[in-house]
Amino acid sequence: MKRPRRPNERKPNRRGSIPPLTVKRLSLYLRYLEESAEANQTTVSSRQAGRALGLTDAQVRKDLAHFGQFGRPGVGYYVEDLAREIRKIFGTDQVWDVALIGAGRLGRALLGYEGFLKKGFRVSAAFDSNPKRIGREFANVRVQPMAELTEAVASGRFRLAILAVPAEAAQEVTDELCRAGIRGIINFAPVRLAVPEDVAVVPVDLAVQLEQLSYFANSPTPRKQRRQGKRGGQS
Amino acid sequence: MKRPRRPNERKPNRRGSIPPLTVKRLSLYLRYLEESAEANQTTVSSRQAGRALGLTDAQVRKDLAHFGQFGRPGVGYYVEDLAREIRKIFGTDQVWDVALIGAGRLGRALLGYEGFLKKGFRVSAAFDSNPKRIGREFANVRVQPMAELTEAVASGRFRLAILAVPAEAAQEVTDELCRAGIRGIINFAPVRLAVPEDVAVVPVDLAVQLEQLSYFANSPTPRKQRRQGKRGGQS
DNA sequence: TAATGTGAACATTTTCACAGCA
DNA sequence: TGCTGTGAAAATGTTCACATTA
Repeated sequence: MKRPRRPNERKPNRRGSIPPLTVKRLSLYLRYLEESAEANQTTVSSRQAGRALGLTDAQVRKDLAHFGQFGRPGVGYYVEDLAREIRKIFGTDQVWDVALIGAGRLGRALLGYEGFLKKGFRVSAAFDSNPKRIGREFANVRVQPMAELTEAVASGRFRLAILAVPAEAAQEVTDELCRAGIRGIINFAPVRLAVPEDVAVVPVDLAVQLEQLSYFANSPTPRKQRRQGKRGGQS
Repeated sequence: MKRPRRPNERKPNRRGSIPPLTVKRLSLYLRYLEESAEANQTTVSSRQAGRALGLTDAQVRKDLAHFGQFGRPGVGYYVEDLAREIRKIFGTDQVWDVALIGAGRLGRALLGYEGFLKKGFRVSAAFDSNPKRIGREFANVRVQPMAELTEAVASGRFRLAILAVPAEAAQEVTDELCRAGIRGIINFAPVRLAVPEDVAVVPVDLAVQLEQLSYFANSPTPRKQRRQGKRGGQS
């Protein structure tokens, strides 16, 4: 028996019901705030932020309002304060250790990426099944055998993992990670991973990104027209 | 004077107005079809595809219906035919040359990624400003000086580019690419690129992906409840 | 019977527009 | 005056349910 529901009735805004698209933009806001801080700005308005990111000012305000009242009428948002708040929301106000699985070319490139540490992520362990890679060291991290993966994750040191293994191995490794208690996985393998409800997966399929690009680059400029529009859209 | 519009009146579905989210899923459909073909399936139903990808059958049908009537009632979709159609939509029914800008660790990893060629993209030229890298060869591609970039792109051989340079250099290189007539850019630099209307940009900020993951891994399982739900959500 | 394609209902997301604060 | 926070409207996206076809 279905409960009838009036057209626009809304559920009470339970904590945890943040719109997914808002969460995505939150990363952009943080990046913009970090740039602004670097430029010694102390406040930014929703309009400034929106302009820089290709969004409307209303959208910026509404997104931020989901998490609290951070702004001051007539002034804007205090750059440092808001950045701190957003980091707290992401849980990146502290540094997290991340495990890398798969030390192939892509994995090794990620190991050396300084951008992660600036954002609060330290890729501090690497695992691989290939004997030729085990024991070697990249960016000061020694590659360990897969056999040691379970214990490392189960110890609680790693809540997040970067999966950069071949497609064929991805699900198997994932099962292992989940059994060991991982909380989230960035998946570079071109496969949809099956995981339990309480494990988050963010897929990054590079070939898919190229396909998207090809589509938009081919279609005859169907991107949204804007008054005075000078810039192309950005997915 | 504003023309009044009734609440749910919809604009006629002009050609070119494909919902962006549909385009994103199209990549997933194609990947699923390729797997199905490999498993020697000749047809798939919207329900099978949906189940494998975490979507409803209705959504699969509606997405595909935007592009034509590919299915057969009582049968489903012919795997090979539909795959061919989708490739045509993406423009990947032929192989495109892609230029890589920035032959650092990440760039070199992408140079050697075989997944691209399977999808119809050949990363066949690389450019870098670092004299130590110029002239060296990775995955059979010789790194050229930046000075040669403009001519290579202007020749028309490259419509798409992968940008894997440091954030500071990204906009400058982008301007160069746009002047030379590039049509699309995958941007790995953590910066929003300003581009003319007719150039597409797909941003891939790896630190942002980790932030997203951190958010979802921290929040207390706010992912959508499903009857019999066994699998976690997947962004 | 098994499946598509599709209007209409439902749901989410974005934009508008304005009250109210500094 | 300049800007936020926010209801309400508009736009976009998803699911339902069913006529229709093989």
